[in-house]
Amino acid sequence: MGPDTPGTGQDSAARLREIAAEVFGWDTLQPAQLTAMEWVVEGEDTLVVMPTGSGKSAVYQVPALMLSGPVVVVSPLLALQRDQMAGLPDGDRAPGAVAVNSDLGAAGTRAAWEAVRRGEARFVYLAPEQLAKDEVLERLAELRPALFVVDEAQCVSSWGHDFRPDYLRLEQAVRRIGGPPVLALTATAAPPVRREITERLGMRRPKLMVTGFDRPEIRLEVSRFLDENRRRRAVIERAAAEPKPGIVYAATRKDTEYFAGELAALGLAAESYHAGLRASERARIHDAFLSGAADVVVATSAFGMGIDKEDVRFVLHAALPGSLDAYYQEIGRAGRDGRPVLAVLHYRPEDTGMQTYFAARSPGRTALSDVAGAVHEHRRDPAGLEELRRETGLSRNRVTAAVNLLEEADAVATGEDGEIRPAPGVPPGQAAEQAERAAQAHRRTDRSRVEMARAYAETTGCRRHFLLAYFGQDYQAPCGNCDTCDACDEEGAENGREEQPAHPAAASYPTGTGVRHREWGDGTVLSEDQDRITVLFDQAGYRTLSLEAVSGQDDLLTVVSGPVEDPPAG
DNA sequence: CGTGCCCATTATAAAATGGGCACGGTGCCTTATT
Repeated sequence: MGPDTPGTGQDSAARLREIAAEVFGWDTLQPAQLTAMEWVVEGEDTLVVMPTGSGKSAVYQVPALMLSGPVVVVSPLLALQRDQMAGLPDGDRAPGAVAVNSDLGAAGTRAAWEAVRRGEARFVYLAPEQLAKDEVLERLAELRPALFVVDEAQCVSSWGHDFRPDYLRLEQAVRRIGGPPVLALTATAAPPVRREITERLGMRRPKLMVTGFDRPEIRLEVSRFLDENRRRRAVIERAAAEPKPGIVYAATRKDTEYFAGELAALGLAAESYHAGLRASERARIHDAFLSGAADVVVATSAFGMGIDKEDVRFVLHAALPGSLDAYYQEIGRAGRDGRPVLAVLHYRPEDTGMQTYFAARSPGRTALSDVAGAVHEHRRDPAGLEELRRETGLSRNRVTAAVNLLEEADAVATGEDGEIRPAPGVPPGQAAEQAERAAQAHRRTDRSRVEMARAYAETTGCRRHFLLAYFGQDYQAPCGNCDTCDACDEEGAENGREEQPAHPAAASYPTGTGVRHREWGDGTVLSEDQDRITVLFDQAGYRTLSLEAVSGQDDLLTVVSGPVEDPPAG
């Protein structure tokens, strides 16, 4: 063992504590943090799922000082990269950092890489799009990074399939820069999302650190409406009545302006926030919210990442979100100070329409055929993404998304230099067809996520139980802090408490069981309720099945494997 | 998938119905024009 080799567990824990205290000024490390840090120091691929504010960034920052070589940090937003850099400590031993992105001119980019080369900058913050560029990968390969960090790793799953397809190409990037250990960080990820993150990033025998999801201080409510105007009035009244500050999430930009206008008319300091605003305006509203100058920000999903504010008192939704993953992330921005806060979902059954529309945007058959055709044309002289873009006339994102689907369908593969080769023996027509099937499976999964959000809105059981089950956590209902538990209490007082017994078939399908459905194929049991189970099917997405129906027919749902660790244990 | 807006139709005049159609969210980066 050389002097740089990490020693035994004891030694590295002590060393991590010392660095945390002396360089960063953190006198205590949580056991979960410390364990994850030790895995990182030992070179293990690691997925950390920990709430915001619990010191996720420390998990790479502290070990970085025990590693030899720069640390690549993939971060989705330039604003987030700036915040991260600003949050690093000063001082002699403090690690430097650069963010390489389109803000930097040619000279700035040169200077940044030079700082990394000289070891002055230990952290290199990059958006995934940067890692799609050959020159960036070549530079990094020369610098021999010691660690590859993916911050906000849920983006791999939520944005990778269409909006920012370069998220699905990070595995290639890791390979091309020499295959450093991978550390993925996220605050919110249900078990299927965790699996997708570790698989898509090509993580090898990943270690998993998940701390509890429950946020008992958040009161959960759902109000169901048939009439749009009544819903609007209810949202406005609630936002006006509750203690400030708060966030209202709306489905469209126009709605954010409508609600902000109505609240302003009531005398509140209300702002509307969405991606259509100029950058300076977005920054102004962001700052106004953090400083307390704004009572309420009415926003689309654009508002959220990077908002670190302790005293948010409520998060209202003026419409159904696209998934419970998004919902939990959004309501999780309330009550970081641990004091009681409120999350109300104002729901109309029609809301699923727009979310379903949003869910259906992957490349179509024509684009897949064009790209598969172009790849095939180049079979003797394989092309990169840029060349395929020029030849097909499709946008960069479209081409990348199409290649991702073709790759997922095993119809093409990416080589060491980023060149894209057709799989032997797969003609372009068949390649496009296979890719299209993969796209349809994603669409079905996305739509079934909307259905899960709807199921949350419609459930008559404890809402916290429902949410935590979705995130793979057992929770004993009632929670006593949601609207359905209140209703239950009132009934209980009248009728005398009666716990409904679980259906006898429930014991056959514990969480994590691998199952096969006659119609929907293979899937995994995600959660059980009294009389039904929720299954995520590989092809058909989320489905809720009645245990009564399942136990009535022998071959409807068969168990194919016992409960599995998730992600597959290494 | 649902909503909202425009415009034509209806039928003996103003207002109401309905068909057609566009629109709806998240962010990098690049490169040509003011």
